[in-house]
Amino acid sequence: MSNKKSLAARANAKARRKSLRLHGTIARDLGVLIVSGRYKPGDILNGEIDASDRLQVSRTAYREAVRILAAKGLVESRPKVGTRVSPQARWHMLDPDVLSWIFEFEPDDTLLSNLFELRKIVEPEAAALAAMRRTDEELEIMEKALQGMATHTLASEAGRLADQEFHSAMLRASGNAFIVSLTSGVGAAVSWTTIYKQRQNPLRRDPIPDHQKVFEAVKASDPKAAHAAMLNLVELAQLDTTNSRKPRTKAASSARS
Amino acid sequence: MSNKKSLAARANAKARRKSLRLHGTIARDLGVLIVSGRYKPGDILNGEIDASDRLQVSRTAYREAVRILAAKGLVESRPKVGTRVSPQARWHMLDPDVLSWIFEFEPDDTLLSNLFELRKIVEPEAAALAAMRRTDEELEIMEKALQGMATHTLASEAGRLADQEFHSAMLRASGNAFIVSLTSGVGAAVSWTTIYKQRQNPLRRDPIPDHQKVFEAVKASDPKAAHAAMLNLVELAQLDTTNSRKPRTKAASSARS
DNA sequence: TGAACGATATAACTCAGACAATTTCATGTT
DNA sequence: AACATGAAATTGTCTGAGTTATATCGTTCA
Repeated sequence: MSNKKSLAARANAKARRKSLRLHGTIARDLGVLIVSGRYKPGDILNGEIDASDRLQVSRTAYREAVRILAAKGLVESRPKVGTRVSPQARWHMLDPDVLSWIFEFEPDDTLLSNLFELRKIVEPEAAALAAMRRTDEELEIMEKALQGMATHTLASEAGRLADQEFHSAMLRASGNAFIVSLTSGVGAAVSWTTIYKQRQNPLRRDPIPDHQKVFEAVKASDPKAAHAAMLNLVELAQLDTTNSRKPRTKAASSARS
Repeated sequence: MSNKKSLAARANAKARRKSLRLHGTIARDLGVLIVSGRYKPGDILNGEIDASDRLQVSRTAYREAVRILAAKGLVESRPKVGTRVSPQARWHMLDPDVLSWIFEFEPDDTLLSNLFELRKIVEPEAAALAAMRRTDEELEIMEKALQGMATHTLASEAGRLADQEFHSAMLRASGNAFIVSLTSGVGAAVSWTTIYKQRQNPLRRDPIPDHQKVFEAVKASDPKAAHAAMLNLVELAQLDTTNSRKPRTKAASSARS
């Protein structure tokens, strides 16, 4: 049967953007359905044979997808019971994939402000730590990212990547493995926010000076200044976002890249 | 042939304590090998057929285990290349499982102090938020946990669970989904620290008053006091830990590799 | 000389179908 | 009423085969 072939081909075509395998695409699809509320906590997913039948994939592939979701705390499966969606409190909200699935559609305001809340708590402290611990190499990386933001505008993909890289390098420079693992969360927020701002209000404050201030403080090994500058940076970012947000505009599908 | 049966039986017996399936136990075993440094970033795991042969399990089970590890950022697998251990910066350090695997053996001092560093950043702020947002139900839960710590001593499992529950309830009361998802990390640190302290120094300061102070501040809806009390609490906990740690107390401050 | 292109080998990936293990639930027994 | 027993449903595990992606290397062409 050429059935499976065409199936796999279609699935792969759909997921080519990140070279996901079949199980990966299934996990993403189900994951999005869950975090978007289409499946609610407590719901029981269809049985393996049933579900894999509908998706026209083998049970193996479907099961591996479920393993992925379970590993991220989204579901839990038991014999005789089935696979049930876990309560939101068990979800690994800071998992890069979970976060990207959340941002696949426009996340609700509460979640977004929660994420900013966390950023305002962690990033200033991370900057302060970075001011004390940064190596020259890390400093150089941050400077390059800053230049990247300047040359390419934030309207371009390259510019946004530079922005993310700046924040990412800052977290790495904090020298704290756990803070580093928050990078993806910050990155998602940064990128999504920037895209959103760009769409709503193309002409806005130049973000370079704010970043420059943080950089200077870190370079000068001044923790307090770094803390203040970073807090200011994040607060302004949030302000721009919430100000420009209008009720229920449609979502951008490319929240991540 | 009773070969597989005995195998599955043995594996399950080994993991009965948490009703892990076969793939779960394999994932845990491999995960521990990775986070403990037995497999280093860049290393390529044995091929599926080879590895599953050695472990005497089916390729299916082994593959599902690898999917779990991949979902947690520990490994990445590609055709023609194999499954390679990812650089530490990609690991999901705050994933409950990863964390528990790290704490399976005595974690190194740097990591432990990093975790406390994050706690000192997040938990006080969480307490401050909780002071503003807590519901009466949440307050009640915290009070119950406090009583639990008092009646059962911290030497007992019940007491330690109560301690965890107190911190967990505090994070939940912060009303921030992302902060809530840090619960497991805090819990791991709390429980491990307590056990360790208990082992090293059975007679130590009574922790109840410190917790009581935090609770009172949250009950009184006083964010600043809650922040201060929680910071004090975490700092004392860390102090006890590092003080009682004896042999290889090298540098706790330099977080460089 | 070197750069683009194509074959090849190798690993993960996907499939299919069978059987085993676990847990819930209903039933019957003491 | 409490407890043991068994049946049913669902995930879990196994086997073995074929498929697909990709790094490597050799070939051809500029």
